[in-house]
Amino acid sequence: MKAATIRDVAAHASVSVASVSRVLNGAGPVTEATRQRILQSIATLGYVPHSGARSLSTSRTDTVGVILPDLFGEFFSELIRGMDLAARAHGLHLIVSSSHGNVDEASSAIRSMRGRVDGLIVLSPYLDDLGLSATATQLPVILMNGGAVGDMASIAVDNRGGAIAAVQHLCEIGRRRIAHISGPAGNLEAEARLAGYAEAVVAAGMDPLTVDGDFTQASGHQAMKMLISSGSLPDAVFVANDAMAIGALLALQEHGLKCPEDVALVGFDDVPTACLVRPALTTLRVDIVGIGRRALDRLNDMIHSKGAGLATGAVPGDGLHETIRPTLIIRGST
Amino acid sequence: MKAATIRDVAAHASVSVASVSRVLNGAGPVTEATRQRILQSIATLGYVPHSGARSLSTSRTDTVGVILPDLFGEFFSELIRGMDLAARAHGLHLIVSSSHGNVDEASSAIRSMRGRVDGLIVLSPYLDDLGLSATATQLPVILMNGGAVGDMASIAVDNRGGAIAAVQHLCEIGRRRIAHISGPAGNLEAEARLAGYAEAVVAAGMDPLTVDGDFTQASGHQAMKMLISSGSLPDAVFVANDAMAIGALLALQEHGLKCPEDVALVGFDDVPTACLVRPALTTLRVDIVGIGRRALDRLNDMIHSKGAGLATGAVPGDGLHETIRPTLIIRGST
DNA sequence: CCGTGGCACGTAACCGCTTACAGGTAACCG
DNA sequence: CGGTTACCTGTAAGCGGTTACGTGCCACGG
Repeated sequence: MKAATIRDVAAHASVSVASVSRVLNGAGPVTEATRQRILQSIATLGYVPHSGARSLSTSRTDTVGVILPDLFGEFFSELIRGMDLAARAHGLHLIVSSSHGNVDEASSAIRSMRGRVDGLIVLSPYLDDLGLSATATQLPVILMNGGAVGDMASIAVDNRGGAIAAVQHLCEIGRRRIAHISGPAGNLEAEARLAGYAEAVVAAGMDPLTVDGDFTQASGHQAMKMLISSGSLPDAVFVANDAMAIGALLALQEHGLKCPEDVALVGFDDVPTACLVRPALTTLRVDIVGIGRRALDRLNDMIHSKGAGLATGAVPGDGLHETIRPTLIIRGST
Repeated sequence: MKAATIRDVAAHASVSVASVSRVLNGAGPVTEATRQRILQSIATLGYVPHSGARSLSTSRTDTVGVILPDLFGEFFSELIRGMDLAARAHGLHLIVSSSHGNVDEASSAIRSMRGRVDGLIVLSPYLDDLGLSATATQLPVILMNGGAVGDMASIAVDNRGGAIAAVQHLCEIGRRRIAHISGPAGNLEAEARLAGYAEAVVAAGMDPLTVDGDFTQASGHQAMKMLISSGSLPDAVFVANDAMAIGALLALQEHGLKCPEDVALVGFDDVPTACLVRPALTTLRVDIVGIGRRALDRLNDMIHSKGAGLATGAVPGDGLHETIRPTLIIRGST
């Protein structure tokens, strides 16, 4: 038995589809009597409106898409949680699309969103080309890849500032050889953190020392092992995110080294587990859930303001690019 | 400028919409020449097919919905990651809907999926009524709420068996007063774990002692504090999930108690952080990502087998209800 | 030379819903 | 009592695709 359509309901209640639609949407005048009759028919037929069809005629989907590179780690899951919270509050659905290894994949993912969503939040580290194909879909977009391209709305963390704060903190507690475990090359956030680190270290009259990582816990573990076996162990490491910092911490412990006595550690993000490891991780807190929520709130505004804030017409500088300032949380690891 | 439609493309290439559709879907005969001309027009117009409209006529959305009670904690995020992986492999999109506090909310969430998705994965702890409204949408559904209702496909963890294994392990290491911190009442998984605990404890000739929790870390923390201040501290606690176990562990440490010396702890799920806390958490591993992936794979099968495996027609017992057996991972906390 | 078949392509009818507009009825006013 | 006026309700044209079916053209065989 196929699902009932609005026509079935109309026939069953001996009215026109228009009337059914009217009671469904609470718009337009309907006699209480026919209204009841229609509701009755809806109930007995178990009718549920077909949102796809509705979207087609109203050209609203009440859905927003989130394009992210990966779903791995607490950062993204917290972010999505924030978005979900806000989405629910706005009566929006959330469709997530992740694991895009390259520009083409991400770009095609964005294209496949056409007609499926009313707006997009893009966290892919591949920006310019991506931004292009994003605007090509004529949709409101919020960029969250750490960059702030021209006239496209964005939300980013002050990565450079955070990194500087981290290094300064390590200086203040007397560390003199501060290394860095970086995020993946090409990732704007990672690069900004690296730049901030280098800047601050040089400003403090020290030499930078960087080991590459890729934001995963395993890579942090690996990187720290390299630092240990390199012979010249630093007395502090600023790690580009918490996941890697935790990996690094475990590596230290496996080698019988004490944190913070032998090596102090600072992470970035303040994911939930950061305060669960021992020693608890000093880190730069960014309100991940809050950012996710904020992104969705802004996107919602853009959607309902009929294109204002959209790539095509917005006034640049007018709060288009939003920057979140992380705060240093000092815990046991320093 | 509104986005181009298939008709715009057809006009631009001086062909009919049918031909455009044909090259778009690679189906039907088209001369290489016109084919090229159409592709050309598509490119210059920047045309992107409108998936919503396509869905309406093909009645396939290539999207599956996931209904979950909440997005909180690592369990759900890992689960979603697994689903996302599988979805990507099948060329499906994922739409997540969470935070349903009660039957009505969840039920309306399910209804609003009509015409938006090809199938549903439901993790809501409210089952029967929900199952009902789920089938009312005529969609393939996989239930993952710990129960196995009649003729509806489901995937569940062997919670009872896991709990028994946990208690037996604690007995084997010589613990004689084993308490339990339980999950929320009404949650089938929580109840099964509680039942298994009670059964095993009684079988071992001990008295059950249960403190209520709600699966959040905070509630585990709270519950352990209650146990500590109750005066009669147990020498082991089986905690209904890892999040609460971690909370309990922190509570112990705050009170200067040693784990496992004073109190041994066993969790459930083996979330990623379980092996990051110190002492690392003994727990029952369930392959969360794997389960998510499996659920999506099965749903995909149901979708493409044109209704077989669907609530209406499937042969019960025929692998409809799948049970995942957790394995005990022994770590530092016991 | 005409009938036939195959092939490329166009026409138009859907898919399920919204909504502008028209139509019909009853109440109301002069 | 005819003519507004007002209010319900129905009709039908979309929304942007897909696709069954029909048409025109050409090569081929009898």
